[in-house]
Order: sequence, then structure tokens, then C-alpha cells
Amino acid sequence: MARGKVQLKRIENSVHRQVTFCKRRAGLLKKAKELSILCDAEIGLIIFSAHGKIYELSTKGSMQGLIEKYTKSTPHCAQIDQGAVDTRQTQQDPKEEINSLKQEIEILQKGIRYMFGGGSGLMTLDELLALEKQLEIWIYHIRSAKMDIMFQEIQLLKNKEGILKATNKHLQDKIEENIGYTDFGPGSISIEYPLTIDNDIFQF
Amino acid sequence: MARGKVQLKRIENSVHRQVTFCKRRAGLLKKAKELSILCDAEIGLIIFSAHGKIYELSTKGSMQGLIEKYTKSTPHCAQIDQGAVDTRQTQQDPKEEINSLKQEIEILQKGIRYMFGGGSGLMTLDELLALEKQLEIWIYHIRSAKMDIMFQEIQLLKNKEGILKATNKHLQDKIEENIGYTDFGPGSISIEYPLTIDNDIFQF
DNA sequence: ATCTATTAATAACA
DNA sequence: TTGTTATTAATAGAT
Repeated sequence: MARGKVQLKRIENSVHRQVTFCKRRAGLLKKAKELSILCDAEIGLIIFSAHGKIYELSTKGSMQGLIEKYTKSTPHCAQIDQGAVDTRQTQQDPKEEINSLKQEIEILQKGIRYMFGGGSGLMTLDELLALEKQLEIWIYHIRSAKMDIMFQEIQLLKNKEGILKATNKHLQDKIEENIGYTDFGPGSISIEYPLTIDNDIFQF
Repeated sequence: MARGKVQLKRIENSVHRQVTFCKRRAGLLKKAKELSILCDAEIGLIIFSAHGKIYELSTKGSMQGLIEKYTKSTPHCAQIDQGAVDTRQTQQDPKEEINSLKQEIEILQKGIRYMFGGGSGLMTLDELLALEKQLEIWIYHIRSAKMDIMFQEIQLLKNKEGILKATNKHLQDKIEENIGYTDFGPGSISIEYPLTIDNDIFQF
């Protein structure tokens, strides 16, 4: 794609080959990242240079996780739905963050294996302690998320209650007005206030 | 690269996203092949679509071979025992079991994504409840595994204690014997019993 | 799928 | 390796 068409065969000039490898490798990694972001795909890319040097990319989790997913999916074709995107921007300190995430993932993966394997003595005491801690943090987050959702629902109900109360008031006023005009006499069709459902159980 | 610049973020329109995925996937695979041929590199590329469908390419040999080469070359990764997954026998109804396992996995995956995504409202209340329950079961297993390990250690220590006590007794007997022969007189080099480390803190 | 106006990638060169 | 530039290749939007 530049000053001259390219033949689809090994570049014999080693300098040209090295330069092209460098540039196209960068291009390929970029394209893979773009595809992952644009289309919400999970991609793993491993490149061994002719001299054995490794270049890799794995969008979303670690390469290990992706490989596991791949090896699991390939023999049985058990497809697992991957809906949501990783919403972090992950650009604080790439290397450090990647390492800590890999560690975190590894503990969780080992934990999952442990669980699914029926707990057959695969983990050390330290690893179990780390996993337990991680899970407690996790449960804490889940509980606070649950609270958030419930609180939102309560707010919604309270709003509804307010609207219903106002509506009732309005209707009652109208009825009273009608009573005034038609002179049915007081109390004949009066409606008890309030008509709203009592949801005090949600009050904190 | 065409009628309009593209923003580097998830394409929200699902039709556009699907079309773009199709086209760019083809482009990426082509580029990977070209790089491999032009520069004599070995490349593995795995693409999971958002819906879990797999597309792959491996130049030179199988993907399995490439993955093995990769895992061997990467010192970071503690290799994962592929054999130990799900040792439950429970061959009641394969299809049903597979489905329930898939569901379980899906909740866990969603949970992991939820955690790693910072808890940005991706799960429903029901899903959070299910995940919480799962995690509690998990923690329960971990705690009992911890207890098992600690108990084993205690047994080990007790055994050691027994051996040490016996050894001490034996040594003391010998010394007393020597005293009898050499007639140093009683108590001159007597050794206090016991010499073992007290580990009563481990007694239940 | 196919077409085509544009953008993006990159081969050659420095 | 990195940067520049002339070209080719990829592809977004339309059909």
C-alpha cells in the first residue's frame, strides 16, 4: 500500500523484511484493538517473529483466560455468551495494571477450578486466604449494588405515591365540587383518604 | 477508511456493528496472513464475536501447537490443569446438567465482568441475588478447605510432638543409664521433661 | 453482496 | 528505530 505493489511472498531482503515486520506488526495489533473496541469482540493475537521473539495482544482478560476459553470452546463447541464490555479505560500504568489484573484473574480462575473440581486440595492455604478475601470484597460490592437497586425502586414507589396522592386529592376536590352543585348532601359519596398503597415497609 | 472518519468506540447501531465486524474481521485475518508470509512470522489469532462465535487463524501448524509454544515461552503463567475441571459424576441428564452449568458459568462470568467493570449497573437484582448466593456457597467451601488444611497441619504437629516426646524419653533413659554406670550421683545432669515445643494452642 | 468516495496503512526513502 | 511522502489497500456508507 505504498510506492509500489507488494508481492505476497517472503521478502528476501532481510532489512526490508525487518522494517516491514515492525510496521505491519504495529498495524496488525492496532487493527485487532480497533476491531475489539468497535465490535465488542474478544481477541487474542500472538506473533512469533522469525527469530522467536513474542509479541502479543489480548483484549479483555488475560491471554491465559482467552486460551482457556478457546480450548474449552473448541472441542465441545460450548459457546458462552459474552455480552458486556469491559468499561475500564485501563491506561494508568499499563504494565503494572496488567500484572495486577493477571494475578487477580489467576486467583479467580484457580478458585473457579477449585470450586468446579469439588475442592480436591489444589490450592495452598495462602491462596485460599487471598481468594476468600477477594470473594468477601466481591460480596460487599454485590450487596451495595443490591442496595442501590432497591433504593432506586423505593424512590420510584415514593414518586408514584406522591402522584397518586395528588391525583386522589384532585379527584376528591372535584367530587366535593360536584356535591356542591348537585347538593347530594354531605358525606353521601365521600371517599376515604388515602387511596394509596402503604409502603412504609420501605422507610429507613 | 472510507466515507467518514470512524470513532474508536463501540458502534452502538447493531446492524452497523455486525457489518463492520464482518468486514474488519476479514481484513484482520488477511493482514495476519500477509505478515506471516512476508516476514516469515508465526501468528495465532483468535476472535470471539460479541455473541461468542469463534474465528481463528494459525499460520504454520495448529493453534494447539502455537498455544503450547506460547505457554512454554511465557514464564509468567502458572499452567492450568485442564484435567481437573468438573469432577462431579452426576450423569443424571447430560443436557440438563450442561444447561445448568452453562447458566452457572454465565452468572459467574457476568459477575466477573460486573466486578471488573466497576459495578456499573449491568446486572439485574435477581442476578445479583443468584451471584451472592453462589459466592456464599463458594466461601463456605473455601472455609472448610482452609479448616481441612489447618487440621492436617495440626495432626502433623501432633505426630511430630509424639515422636519428639518418645525420643526425649529414650534419651533421658540412656542418660539415666549412663549415670548408673558412671555414678555421677542423682540430678547432676538430669534434663527437664519435656523438651518438646508446647503446641496446646492447636488443641480444640 | 457490491460499489465507490474517502480514510488509513505502508513501501521506499532518509 | 522513527519520520515523511507517494501510493496502494481497506473500508464506511450507500445501493
